[in-house]
Amino acid sequence: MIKEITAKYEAEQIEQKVTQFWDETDAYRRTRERRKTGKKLFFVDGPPYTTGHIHLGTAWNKIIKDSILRYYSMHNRNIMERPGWDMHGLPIEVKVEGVLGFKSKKDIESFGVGNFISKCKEFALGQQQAMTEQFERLGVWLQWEAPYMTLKDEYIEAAWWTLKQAEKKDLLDVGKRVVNWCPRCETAIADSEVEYADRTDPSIYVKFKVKGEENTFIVIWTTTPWTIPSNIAVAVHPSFEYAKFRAVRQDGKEEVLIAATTLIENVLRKGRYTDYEILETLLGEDLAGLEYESPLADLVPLQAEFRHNVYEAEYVTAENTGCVHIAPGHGMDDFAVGVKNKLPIFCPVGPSGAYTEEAGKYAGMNIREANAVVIEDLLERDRLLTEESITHRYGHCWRCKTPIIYLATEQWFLKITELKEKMLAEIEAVDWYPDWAGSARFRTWVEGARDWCISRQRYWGIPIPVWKCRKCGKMEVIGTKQELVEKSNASAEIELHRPYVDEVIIPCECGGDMKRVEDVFDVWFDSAVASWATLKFPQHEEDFNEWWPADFITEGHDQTRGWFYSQLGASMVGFGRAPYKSVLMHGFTLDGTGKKMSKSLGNVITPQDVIDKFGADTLRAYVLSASAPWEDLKFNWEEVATVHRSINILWNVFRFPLPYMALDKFDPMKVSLDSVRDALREEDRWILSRAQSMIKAVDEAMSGYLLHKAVREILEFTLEDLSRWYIQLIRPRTWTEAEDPDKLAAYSVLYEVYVTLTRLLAPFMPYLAEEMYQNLVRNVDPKAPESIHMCDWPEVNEAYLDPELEAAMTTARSIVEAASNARQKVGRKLRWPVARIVVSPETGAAAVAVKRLSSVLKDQTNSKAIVLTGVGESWDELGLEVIPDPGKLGPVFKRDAGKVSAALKEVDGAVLKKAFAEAGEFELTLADGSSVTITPEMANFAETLPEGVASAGSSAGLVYVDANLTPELEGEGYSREVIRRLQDMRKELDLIVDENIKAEVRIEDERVMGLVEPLKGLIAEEVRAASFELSSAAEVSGALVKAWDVEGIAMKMGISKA
RNA sequence: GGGCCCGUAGCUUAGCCUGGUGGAGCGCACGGCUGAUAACCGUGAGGUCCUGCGUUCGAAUCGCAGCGGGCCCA
Repeated sequence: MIKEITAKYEAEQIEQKVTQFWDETDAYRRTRERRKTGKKLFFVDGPPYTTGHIHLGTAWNKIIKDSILRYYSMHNRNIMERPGWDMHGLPIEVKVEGVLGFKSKKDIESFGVGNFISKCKEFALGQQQAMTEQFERLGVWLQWEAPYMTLKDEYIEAAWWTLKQAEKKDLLDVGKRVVNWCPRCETAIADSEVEYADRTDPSIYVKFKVKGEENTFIVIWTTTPWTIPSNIAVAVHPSFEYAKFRAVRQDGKEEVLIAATTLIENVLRKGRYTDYEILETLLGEDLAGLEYESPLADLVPLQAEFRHNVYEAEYVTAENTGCVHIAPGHGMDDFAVGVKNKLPIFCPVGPSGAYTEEAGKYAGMNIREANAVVIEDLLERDRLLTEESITHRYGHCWRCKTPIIYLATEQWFLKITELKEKMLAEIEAVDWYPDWAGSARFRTWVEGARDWCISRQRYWGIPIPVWKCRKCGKMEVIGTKQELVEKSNASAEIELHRPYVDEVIIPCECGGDMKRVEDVFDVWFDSAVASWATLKFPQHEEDFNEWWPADFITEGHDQTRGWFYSQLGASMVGFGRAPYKSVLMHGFTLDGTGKKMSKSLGNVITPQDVIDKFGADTLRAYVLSASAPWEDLKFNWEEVATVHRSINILWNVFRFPLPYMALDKFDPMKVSLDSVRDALREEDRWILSRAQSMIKAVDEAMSGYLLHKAVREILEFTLEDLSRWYIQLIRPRTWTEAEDPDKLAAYSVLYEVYVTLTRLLAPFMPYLAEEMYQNLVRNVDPKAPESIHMCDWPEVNEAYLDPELEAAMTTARSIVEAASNARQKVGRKLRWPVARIVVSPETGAAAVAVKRLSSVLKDQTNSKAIVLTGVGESWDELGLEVIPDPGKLGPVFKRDAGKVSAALKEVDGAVLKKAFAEAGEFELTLADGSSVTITPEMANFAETLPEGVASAGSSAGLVYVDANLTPELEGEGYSREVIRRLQDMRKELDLIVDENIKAEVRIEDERVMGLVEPLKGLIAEEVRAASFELSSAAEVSGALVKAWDVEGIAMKMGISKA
């Protein structure tokens, strides 16, 4: 049986109870099990990094995933999903280093790599546990007991296998390249790991002396003085115009400078030159080849040996001097120029950012400290044109925030540039939500992509499976653990992490020993292989063949350069196609002012904060409905509270009929919608139709992953259609006591609608939906699926759809609102009935709607009659007021105009209008008996309302409320006042709904007493008074006695239990 | 500096694709209801639709430029 619920909406309690229910019934696993024969759906969870706690953004991410998967599951999709954990890499190393108080790699080496690795592992596993609990609390159903974890052997093998494919397809490259380098972490980092932030650096202009020309200098600009000792060349744009000009210094000396013509002024200003004269202009391409001397040749011995020349480069921009300092060992573009022109890749800087022996004077010095020294040295040699500082965006290591440097080092690369065209074609084949996420944003990113540096000089990561012979240099890529064991001395139980794999020796054909190269993979490569690693490929090919590629993934827009990209890259290498078929890109959670949430700003709100206050369903409904998925979400507590209030109303809507249903032992298994068909009212058919329309709207929204529209639709239906309207309409029906078909029809309809609503709620507010379902369905039908999440999504029942009725009801609601508005104007409360409501319909449809729903209208407006005028006609009881136009009367009647105007006002508007229409004029008799002729332009008309009538506009047309009282109406009004107060007193005594009372009422006013007397029986019935005494004089007694002032009439009432 | 997205009432937003007098919720003020009741409902005030220019008979909507915010990149 359906149970009455007394509690108000207590999310905490409900969610706890439901969680326990899910646990006890193994609901998650059995729900998945139930769909095993359905159409397959492969979802890949973007693995959160196992550091710290989940934040609002991660919560939103998982909530989106969960809602969509629950929705699909209810559509009988057989879903493969494993949550993922990203557990390797620098972030964890940095955390662990912090815990252990380490400052550099040396500390790690002396602690022991094996010890360090186990600390990292321990840390990652601990975080995973904590985060899993937090995700589960959100109501997220994923395979928590069997997640994919990047630190597992099966996962590592997926990465190894992929690298082996790269080698086979000649997409793997090793060599010296300039990479982003973190001098603290002493490792290369990927482009995607570089974080840009403002930083102040020196900004210097340096003069390079032209060889063989006296007192002549090329002027270059740089923000990295420390790279001057590594300068090898100068680049100019081939088609820019450059000038040789004589410049006069402040000290009166002159020198000849070379810079882009358009930038001469800039150079002169920077160098505080007082005068200049252009000697010669020439194009960049003509400048190429010019030889110059290193300004620090005396300090860096190798610099004296290098030749320094000017080269052409298209990327040079017309800024600063137009001549660009080239250090091929310290810049991406510089490196390219170096390779193109076969220049030495001179890189006298070591991993920690200290100069090597090659740097001569600077050897051992840290490059940041060297800046000042270099500047000093340049100044001493008179090669410094100016020195300033500049604040610019500069790359930092994303984890330790150290400014990065560029170093030419030996690294491993995936040749993404060779795959680019195919990747762009694959992007087209993927469905992107929204469309521009793929067609614009991701496309742009891939178009600019460079080869992917996948090697890191670190410890905690997937070891790069390349073994290199120490004798002959031969290299071999290992694809699986088994292959490694077969080819080497390794035992079958070998741990695939460092330092253990480092000890494995593979005998080389040449007789030498092959040792592993020491690098580990970029962590982005870990998650890149997730779509097949999660299927345990390559160990198990079966699942892979059945499920891959992913049907759907969804992540935040920061993952454009991250996981969307890394997955695509790795999959192109492994399989030559995209690993996903559709992608939903979602936004970021920001604080209330639109700023990023960050610890340093102190504006972080955690999911737990929200859950503690309002529960998980509210959090879910809020993040899902607040904005479109792809838009950023400005977190706003007030809005969360508003959503919570909506859910509370939903709860009250759900709760409302339960006591009556329970009392009447209503059994939906016996009373079907079919069986009450004949008793259905228009409003019943209306809400059934609305429910179908809602299913349609939600389905349509979900087909484009417009989760916000779906949730808003459901909440709007609940608030507008159910709470504010249908429930109001059926309330009197639920109070009837007999086995009334009218009541049963209302129950049955409400039940049907609630069951539908519960299913629609399930994907989005899974706890609440479950709680409702257990009471509504499971309590009456033991054969029903055990959990709401095992149910099928409701199908639209076309037979219930009635768009005309829906439109008519909208019209009716508008009329009720207008009537309420008019009542307010005329000062008549709703409790007091009115004689009639007059509607002047603007359209035939409006008239039809009024007729069809007149009982609803009578009911809701508390009126005795609904009167319709003809379509487009005004109400014939309206008066017509004459408004004389003084501007027209004045010139004609001069000094009599005032009198004429006064007399005209008194004329019956209808008479005047008729005269104008028939005769074109009107003979007006003035007070003195004389008469004048009035023509139509002299008067305007205004409709006037009859006494006691007020009007208001509605979508149907004007609505008039005739609030004139008759004794019957007044009697009913007072009676209702009495009823309302007696009910209030019942409440105060805390009586049960169906408990009988004794009531006594004294109304001293004889007139009112006379009005109320005939309705004595009605009052007694309404308040369940077994005995009811109404008098004008008798003393009032009872358990509770109160004196009331009812509209100025004194009344005294007393009640007690019968 | 570049790409993409966003900018509508005090706050959160709908409308924008497909141009035709800008809708809602919260909050505020006033009122109603009182067998959902520490709940619910109505009415009202409140808008340079970020700014400017353009296209058009007509622009929140289309185009261009700028400003502000977000993400990403250089």
